[in-house]
Amino acid sequence: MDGLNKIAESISKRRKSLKITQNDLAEISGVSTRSLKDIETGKGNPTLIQILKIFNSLGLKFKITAGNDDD
Amino acid sequence: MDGLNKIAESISKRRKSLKITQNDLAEISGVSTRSLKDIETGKGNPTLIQILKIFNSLGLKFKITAGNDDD
DNA sequence: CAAAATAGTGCACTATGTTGCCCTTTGCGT
DNA sequence: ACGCAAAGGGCAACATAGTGCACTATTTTG
Repeated sequence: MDGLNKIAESISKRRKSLKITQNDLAEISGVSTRSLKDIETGKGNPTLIQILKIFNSLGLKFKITAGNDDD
Repeated sequence: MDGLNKIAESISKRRKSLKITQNDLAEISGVSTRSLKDIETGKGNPTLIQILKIFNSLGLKFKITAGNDDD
């Protein structure tokens, strides 16, 4: 699973677990439904801000780690 | 710290800890130095693929978590 | 099964991200 | 201080992400 699909799946699963539709999420996040559809199906190459808007709306967080554990 | 700066800083710190220059990283990752400069300074709105290329090159990983712990 | 709701897609257009070129600034080593 | 390497920034051309609309497909509900 590449990073794009990982994110796509996280969003889709989380949205469903919150029992809201793509249209709901679109309104809440400020991302168009059209773009949201592409993102959830792992298509295209969304910008970071789109992803962050959606993550914030869904209460998703991401954590960055290096091979070792600095920082 | 917003998500953009969080990513910017992670990349910059990690690159320096590997003792490589922006030009080095640009060549390795396939992202132009020009874009890399913007990304490391937290400017603009990079695409996910740009970020993933850089993360892969630097050995950075990200993990997504929800408020609760499903999935 | 039929209807309604939700999800996915094609297309055209607009907005903006990506890059190369070139110059300025900063930091480092001698 | 000087010279060089690395980092940062302005700009224009090009590439592509974002969006609305209309439509199809799929899932859910009665």
